[in-house]
Amino acid sequence: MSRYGRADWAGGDPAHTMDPLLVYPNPPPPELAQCLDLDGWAWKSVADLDAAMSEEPGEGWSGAIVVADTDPEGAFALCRRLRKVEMPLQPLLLLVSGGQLPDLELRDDLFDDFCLTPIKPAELQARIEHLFYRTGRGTRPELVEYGPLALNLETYQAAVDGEPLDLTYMEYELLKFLAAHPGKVFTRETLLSRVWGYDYYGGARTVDVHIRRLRAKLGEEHAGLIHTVRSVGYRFGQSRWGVQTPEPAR
Amino acid sequence: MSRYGRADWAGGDPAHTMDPLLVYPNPPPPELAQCLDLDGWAWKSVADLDAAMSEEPGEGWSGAIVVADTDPEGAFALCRRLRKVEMPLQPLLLLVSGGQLPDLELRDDLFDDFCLTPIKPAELQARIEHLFYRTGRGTRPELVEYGPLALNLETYQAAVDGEPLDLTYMEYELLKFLAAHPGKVFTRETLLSRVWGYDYYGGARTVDVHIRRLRAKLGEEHAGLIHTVRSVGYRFGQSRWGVQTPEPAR
DNA sequence: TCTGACTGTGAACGCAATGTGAACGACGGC
DNA sequence: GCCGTCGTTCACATTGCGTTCACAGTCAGA
Repeated sequence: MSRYGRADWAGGDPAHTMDPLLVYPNPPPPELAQCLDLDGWAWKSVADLDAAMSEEPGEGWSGAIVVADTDPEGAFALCRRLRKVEMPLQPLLLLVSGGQLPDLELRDDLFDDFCLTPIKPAELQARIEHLFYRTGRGTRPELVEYGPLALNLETYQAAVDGEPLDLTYMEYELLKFLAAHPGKVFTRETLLSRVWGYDYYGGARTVDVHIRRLRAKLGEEHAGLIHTVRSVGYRFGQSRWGVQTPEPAR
Repeated sequence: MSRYGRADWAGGDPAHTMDPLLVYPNPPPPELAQCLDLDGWAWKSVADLDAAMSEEPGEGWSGAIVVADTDPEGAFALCRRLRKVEMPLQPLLLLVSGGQLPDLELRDDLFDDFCLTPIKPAELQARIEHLFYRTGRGTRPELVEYGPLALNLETYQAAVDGEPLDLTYMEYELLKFLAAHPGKVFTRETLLSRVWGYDYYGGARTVDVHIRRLRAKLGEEHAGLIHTVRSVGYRFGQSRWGVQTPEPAR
């Protein structure tokens, strides 16, 4: 059985949600696991190529991290297989000890980048990040996600259930703010100051109108993502208490 | 006056007889110089961009190593200039201290690889070696393509649907930058600093005019490649979700 | 059930952001 | 010196959309 890194957690940093990274070996060194978790990467460790094939997620691995300093032979064998033409897994980051450097086949296309052990968390994160940028598998797009809703902060686009939403600037900003703080209730005044700007002076009803338009564009099915808290303000998503208000058929 | 590292020696590793590497600053840290010499790299250190231009060897620099931990500002400024469109120097290796990692613009195309200081000779050599391998074959895109659009970076030519486009310099640079980052939204200010130059000072409406001319030259059929994101800026190409919004007659 | 406070809704106004055409000035070639 | 090219700027037209308002609907408490 393989180990899972956290892919998401309630209220957590939503920017890192993506397909998991393949990690070898299984289990990986604790420092590596901890490091990946801290940075919010989704990952899944495998023991060998078969496991890598059988447990491959639907969208494919988003990359691989192979630790080579404990079991060099197994690691390099895996790299070669992963890089086989029929399955050119990218990007691939190799973790090696300094003593292994002379033996590395640098001129072979076995990996995209390497990182020396012992791991320095900041370096590892930087290498993964830069690797994703370079290999063009998109820099891991900065997303705000909640359930069926996804906001791409780089392209200024939004989608529910994969269907793109055509939002205006203020609608996008408002939804982004709400979705980034799911479960929390905001008064109209707070929203005005946080979304419109601290120096904004205008009627509080403006918020209502934007909420209404958001609900309309989210569609009947998902309009309920935005709750009205009477006499207080608005809340996005479920309450923090997770109280399953049994869907008060509204 | 710049310093020269050894360029070659009788019977040396043939892989190393090549145009020199550009090294910054001048003089470089002794460890770096020693390291490069020991590995037999030809190199030449320069004090600034002017020196880099004027002392550029006939065949051009074969790569660059920029030390950023002593004079970060100068180093990054040099990187930006070296990477400037008219002179995309590759490969570029950045030497940084661990403390600088958080500030690195990893998602920027400022460098190809980085190496932490203090230098470990074996690691440095491995990185240079691997870098040359990587950039030497394939990875280097001399073409920027997106859908029907193709930009030839070497001949400064552009084409849509095979039909050549007659673009001016700024139009070409702007289109190239946008097409190199498809889907991403850029503000006018960002475009001015990234395309026109970090030190450019001028009206933001200049961008609008160039966008308009680009759209005109792309032709009615492909003008839609450049999207206006109101209150934000411009975006080239479809979103990351690639959702084919079939031009929602707006 | 009545009442007042609060919120949803549709439409209209007006400004700001963008598109558009044209002119200016710098620069280089002939 | 003349002319063409090109980057920049300006004035004006146009459109998008943020804001506001009036009114209708809804909820809570007496």
